[in-house]
Amino acid sequence: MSRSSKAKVDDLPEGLDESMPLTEELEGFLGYRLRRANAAMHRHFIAAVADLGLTQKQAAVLWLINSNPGIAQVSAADALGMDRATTMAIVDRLDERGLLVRRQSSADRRRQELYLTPAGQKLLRKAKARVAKHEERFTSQFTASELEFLFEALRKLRDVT
Amino acid sequence: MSRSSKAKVDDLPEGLDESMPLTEELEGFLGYRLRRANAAMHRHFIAAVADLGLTQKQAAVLWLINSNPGIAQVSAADALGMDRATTMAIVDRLDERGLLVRRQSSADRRRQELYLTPAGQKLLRKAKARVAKHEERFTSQFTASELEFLFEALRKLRDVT
DNA sequence: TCCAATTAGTATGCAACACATACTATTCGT
DNA sequence: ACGAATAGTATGTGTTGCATACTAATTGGA
Repeated sequence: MSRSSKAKVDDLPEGLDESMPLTEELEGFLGYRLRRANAAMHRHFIAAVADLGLTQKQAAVLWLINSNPGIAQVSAADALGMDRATTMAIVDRLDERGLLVRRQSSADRRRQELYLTPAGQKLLRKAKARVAKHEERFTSQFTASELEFLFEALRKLRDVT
Repeated sequence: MSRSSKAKVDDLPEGLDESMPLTEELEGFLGYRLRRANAAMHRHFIAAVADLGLTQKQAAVLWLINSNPGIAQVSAADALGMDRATTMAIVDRLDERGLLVRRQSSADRRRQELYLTPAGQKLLRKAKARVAKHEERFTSQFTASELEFLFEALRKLRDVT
């Protein structure tokens, strides 16, 4: 017996059922579950691309520019659901690292067209391999039809007004 | 006609199908959809409790302490999937606002037992009403069985190793 | 055609989190 | 009894989100 004099096992002072999870109430909330699931996947993502030094957002921006070369910052912001200021910060960082370039649009001189540099394309190619494995790890928890429902459910949640 | 000389409608320089969403590739990723859904629900949560000045995490900590009076910081951190340093910052903030108190545990003097103050209990009571409406807005998108599957799916994602 | 409203980018500042590291006090395990 | 582990704390860095404000450019309507 290692405990000195008390039989208490944890830090619940009085008569609480310690077999009951501490978060029992919170588990009943969709928002809580969504946050925990997202946090887990986010952590795993960061770990998966740790050697590339990319965050989810940064990777998403590279991905978006690669699919839409010349996209303007504001279009990227809208597409990814971010505001202009946040997008600026992310694009600045990627710009400093030489992963993309800004080029003033000739059609609308307010706009900066975004393009990946060769370095950016190379990094993205590496990221794609890591992300594929990362995704597989999570999507493999489900059948194809379950996944289809899950995707649609998440889209619905995003679009709630 | 307001456009000067070009027929271009957006910022896609050459022959891209503009009916195709810019994020088409990204939409194929579970992590991306999860992040967007979580961001939407997070924003809605913040708006729902804006007058109470609470974040999701802060509300979760209050909730957890209310359900488990005397819980130690480290237990709260574990339960909510946060590290000690982050938990410290959150508890500090709630402490400064007079919503909770720390009390040194007599059983283990390393531990600080956390308790809600009357002010904390009152605030939490208000928050509960707001959160109930907030949750309803999102859960009402689904049937009971769909919701059951969704909850379980999110739990699976959280527990992926 | 001219002017007000809007838009894109930028700059600055603040708050919240996550995480790393390091240190002290305390308790645990052998 | 003593080394290992634990809880709390302090400090610092990086990322993100958002508000505000400003400039330059474009648009739309009178």
